[in-house]
Amino acid sequence: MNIQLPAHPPFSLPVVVKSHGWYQLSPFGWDASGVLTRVERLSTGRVMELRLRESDVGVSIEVGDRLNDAESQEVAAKAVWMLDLDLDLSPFYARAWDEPRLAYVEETARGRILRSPTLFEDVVKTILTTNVSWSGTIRMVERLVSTFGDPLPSDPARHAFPTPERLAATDEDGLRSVGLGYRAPYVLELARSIVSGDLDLEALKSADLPNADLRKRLLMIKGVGDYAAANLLMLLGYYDFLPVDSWAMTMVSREWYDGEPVGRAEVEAAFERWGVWKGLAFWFWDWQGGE
DNA sequence: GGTAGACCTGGACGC
DNA sequence: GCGTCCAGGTCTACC
Repeated sequence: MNIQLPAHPPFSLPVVVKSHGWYQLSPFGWDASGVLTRVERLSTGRVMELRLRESDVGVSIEVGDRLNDAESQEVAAKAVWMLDLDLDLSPFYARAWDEPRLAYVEETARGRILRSPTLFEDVVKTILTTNVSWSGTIRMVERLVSTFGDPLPSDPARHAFPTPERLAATDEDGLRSVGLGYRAPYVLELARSIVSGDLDLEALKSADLPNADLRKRLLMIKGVGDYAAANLLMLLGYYDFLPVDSWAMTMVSREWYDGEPVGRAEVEAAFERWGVWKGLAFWFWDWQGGE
């Protein structure tokens, strides 16, 4: 069956998908024909493959199985969240027109950032990006998903992202065995705090909190520091904190400091004038000789 | 509040 | 083949 969803224009599925590296992490998949795939576990426990394509008005979701109304609504809600289909970036675009490095963003539909259906998945994946090369992140996520995720019935080699319940039921050694290293206790504690009810992570997606308070809540999660919190705030749609990592410092160094080493302060200063759009300006900056 | 050292792991690099 | 360094940081102890 197919589910059709509108998107606030301008919209481009490939642009959202490639907004950062998340599409390379299991259980996402992306093929050259322009289809974003994902093995997804619904709240009913059913596991299915979603195939998302760009359509005339937004996105078309192909699901191999028949879904009841509640399941269809769940799939639609997850897709809207993942692709931020309702997002109106016209205030950001209006400011970007005056900046040569960002003038391209509206015509190319830049601005949306691909996110996972749950904040739990995005927090785990963000923790797994820290202090490791990107290839290491890909490997850790793949092993975590294939070991603890529910299998897709039609292709048991593929799996959904593991639930907090499944990860909470394992132990530190189990998580270390899939290569998480010292991050294992962080992921375990996160999963267990969600299952115990001590942390309602998904509520933060719609929490009416000042940005600074939301950041404090994220920083309370073990394994989430300044970089990870800023990255998660970006995914949640708050752009006034910069995810300053070694890559950011390298790019700012090349752009404004002639390759001389710079720190967090210089990265912050470079984008300070963008105010609440700081994060998006940084994220979509057309870096000189960039990646 | 600022800083040094430890932390899993695996690829890159020099020898 | 082996040792060292470091990668899209964070935590803890200490000052």
